[in-house]
Amino acid sequence: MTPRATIKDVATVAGVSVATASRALNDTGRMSQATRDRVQSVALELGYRRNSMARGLVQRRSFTIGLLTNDTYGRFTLPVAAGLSEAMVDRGVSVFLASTQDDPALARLTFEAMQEKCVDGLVIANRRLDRGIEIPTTATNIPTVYVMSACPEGAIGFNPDDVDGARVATQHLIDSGHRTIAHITGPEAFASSRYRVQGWQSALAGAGLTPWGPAIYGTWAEAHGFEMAKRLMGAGSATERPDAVFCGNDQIARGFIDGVTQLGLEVPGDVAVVGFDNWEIFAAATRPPLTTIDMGLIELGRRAGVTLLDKIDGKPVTPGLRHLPCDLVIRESCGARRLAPAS
Amino acid sequence: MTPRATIKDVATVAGVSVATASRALNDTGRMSQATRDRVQSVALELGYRRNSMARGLVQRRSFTIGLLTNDTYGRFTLPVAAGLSEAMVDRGVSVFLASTQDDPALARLTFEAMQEKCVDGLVIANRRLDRGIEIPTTATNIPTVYVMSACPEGAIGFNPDDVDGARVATQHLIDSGHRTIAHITGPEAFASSRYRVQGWQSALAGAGLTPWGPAIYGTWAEAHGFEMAKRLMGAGSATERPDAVFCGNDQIARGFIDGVTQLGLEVPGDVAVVGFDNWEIFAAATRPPLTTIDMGLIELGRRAGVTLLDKIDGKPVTPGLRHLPCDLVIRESCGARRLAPAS
DNA sequence: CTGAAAGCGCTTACAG
DNA sequence: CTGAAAGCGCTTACAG
Repeated sequence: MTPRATIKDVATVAGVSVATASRALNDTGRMSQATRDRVQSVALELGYRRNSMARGLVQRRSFTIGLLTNDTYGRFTLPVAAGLSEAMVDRGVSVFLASTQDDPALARLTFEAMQEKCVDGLVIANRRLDRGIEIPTTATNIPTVYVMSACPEGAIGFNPDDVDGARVATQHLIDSGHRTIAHITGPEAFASSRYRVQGWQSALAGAGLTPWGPAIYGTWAEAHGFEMAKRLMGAGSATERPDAVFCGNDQIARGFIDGVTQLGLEVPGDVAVVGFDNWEIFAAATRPPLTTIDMGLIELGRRAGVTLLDKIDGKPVTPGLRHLPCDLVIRESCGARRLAPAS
Repeated sequence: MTPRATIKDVATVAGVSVATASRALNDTGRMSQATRDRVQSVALELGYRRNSMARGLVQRRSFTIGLLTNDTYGRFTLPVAAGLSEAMVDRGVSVFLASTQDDPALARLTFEAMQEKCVDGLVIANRRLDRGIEIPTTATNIPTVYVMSACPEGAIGFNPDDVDGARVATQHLIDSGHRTIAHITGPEAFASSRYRVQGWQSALAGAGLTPWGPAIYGTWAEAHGFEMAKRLMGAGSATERPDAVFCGNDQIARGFIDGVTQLGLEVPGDVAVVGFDNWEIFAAATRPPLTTIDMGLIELGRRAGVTLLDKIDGKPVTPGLRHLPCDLVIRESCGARRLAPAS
């Protein structure tokens, strides 16, 4: 229960002033290497750990940032948080996790807490590109970046490039030889639904193909995909059915594949499927495993963090929304095989 | 870009000393209500926000805690973090999210960062009851509680009561009229697998029933359940097959149900299924929706937080591991219907 | 190359 | 009821 060593203790034991101890510990100032080494070894010996509250007070920097989010499931926030933390940890910056749970009152409370904690910056992570988090961020000038969120005028934001991701997904189906490609997705009210529809349409247009009917909006749930499998694949002759489906997320794709299987048809033989999200737990478990689009959320978090730090350090950062590229992850649901069978 | 107001600004404007301002703002000390009101309204007007670094420095309390975790998927940590945050936010305590990613070097780095930040306490959340996080927590005396983790001698821990949860699950199957109940679960190396096997056995023993074969260990994945469906249900006559299966997690249950469906059999008609985890995204999406066990992770997080705060405040806390009860969540996979059909 | 001193923004005995 | 002063543990001009 001995109180932890302070810089004063280190200075005393090392036989130097606190000023010198501070400089030795921070590798600043000029002094004999011998002195520096002595101070550092004393610090180690004493188990000295700098008090970042004291340091922060004088440097006007807390070396903390806040991650404000209202993503309850964590499907999106978790990878973002992982990338963010990773980018922060070796820069000595710690991350406050602040969940706002879609509750404006809680958001305000949380935001005030972040102000008291003197966070150097804020990452606002959402799960909808067309929604923000209700905080009175205006009243202050805490550097802020937005991730997977609506991005106010003049602010800095990082979103996945949904349009391009959808285009890549659809192009992959086209390249695999499919020609009648349907699209089943989430609610039309979601910006990401609409962006993905755009990408689907543009890939088809680029290949001179006609969409297989209009985009089929619904919910983001398995049940939607399952029902649509019955509707699209359960009636009509093979030529009337789509030969491929691009699904707006992996859950819909999962439901669709299950529905198709239940009809006695095969994926990708009778219909190819590409999903969106690369939610491993779904994508790897479908039968067959799902080819899908990865939004690069970890990278999104990392980039957001690095950019926030730049902004905090006063480096010039161009405002605006960045769209980071999505990646195609090929598994087995659209007929692409990594190994050609021996002939 | 005006710097934020300090307590000195508030004091000056209100025409009092900083000491009085501090007392007015903290609702401590004795003073005329008029003075207190005046100070507080000035603070509001100036948008004053207390600097918790300065406060922490003198009070030797940072009003922060650290959540150390190595649960990458976040399946377990997220609800725990949600419960924890919720319990902390209105006590003015903020939570650092610190992911250690199963990397001892990173864990050490993170732990040191938490020390520099002067966290008042630590929650160590894991995803295996039989594993800890490698940190040299010994060297310090930061109050610590463990969640879903191995709990060192003399420490405080909160785990779900796996044995009882499994017993409740099995008992529910028994109560629903099933007699030959198999158990498919994860790797034997996991403590939670073994606990759940215990619960399954004890419920059966209590009802004078014999287990349908030994527990079937495997992986925590859908594929394991899927394969076992083929093996258990795909051969033999109806009387040789189990009439119910308790699965060690929802993914296994999902795979099992899909396998059963694919055999042309029905759940719960031909075989009833109960899962474990209540991972909504799986449990609600199985066909039929899955009856399962909820580990009460949110409550686990809340309890851990409250207890940690007690410990930080110096209140007496009995060391040891607490097992919090699990809840049965009834859906449709074991034949229990909420409404009796009209006769 | 090194140290004495001021100061970051608070809280809290201590005095009156 | 209120204030002057010390001090929390650091960093950083300023001087030497």
